[in-house]
Amino acid sequence: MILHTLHLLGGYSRPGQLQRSIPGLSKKMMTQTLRELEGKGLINRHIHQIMPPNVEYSLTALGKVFVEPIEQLYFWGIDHADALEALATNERLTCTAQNPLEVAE
Amino acid sequence: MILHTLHLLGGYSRPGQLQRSIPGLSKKMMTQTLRELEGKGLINRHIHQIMPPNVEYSLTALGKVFVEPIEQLYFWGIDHADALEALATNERLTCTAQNPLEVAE
DNA sequence: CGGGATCCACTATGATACTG
DNA sequence: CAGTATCATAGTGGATCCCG
Repeated sequence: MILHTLHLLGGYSRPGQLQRSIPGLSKKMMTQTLRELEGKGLINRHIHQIMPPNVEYSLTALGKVFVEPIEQLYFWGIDHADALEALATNERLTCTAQNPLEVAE
Repeated sequence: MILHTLHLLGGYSRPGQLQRSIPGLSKKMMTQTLRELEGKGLINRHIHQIMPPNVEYSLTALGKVFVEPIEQLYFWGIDHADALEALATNERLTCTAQNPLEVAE
């Protein structure tokens, strides 16, 4: 979801905007995931200023490769919203957070 | 992975074969997942005999819809094996079980 | 063989408070 | 604002034993 959102926002974003774009995402999980993605080489972390903190995350070349199939999945979800609703019965497979098929802001 | 394997096996399979086809999968997780998929209407459960137990799971029409994007993901993984290996550093995002890109048997 | 039940160690994650 | 640290707790999944 973070990769997808980052991609939707043009390939880069600040943490605040990122978190506001994914409603159910807690600060802890976001930071943790950003660290993982950074560790994997999927995103870059740019520090512009220290005070006030001004950080920007951006997709790396490798990150853009991984965004491709994710975008296809999101597109598929849009095209098959009916199939997704057909699973509403059992909650265990569905995502509790709102899927950011469309990202605010 | 179960949907993918079920699809690779022709759309139906018995539990034993299914579990043997996905090495890291425990009996508990397999049964649990099969129950969820059945509850969602993605697979059917057919009991042929009680003694000895002879059960067969098969993809439903809805299940076949969900197999599509999964297959695309697997194909993507095959085409981009190099990108996947590039993440080997950090383990937290990688799957512990062996990915059944190719299913035995 | 298929699968249910139980126990238990481990993990994940939200909440909260704190730092610079 | 960006990020860390700590805690409490719910969830996860393997191991094991059992049944028909």
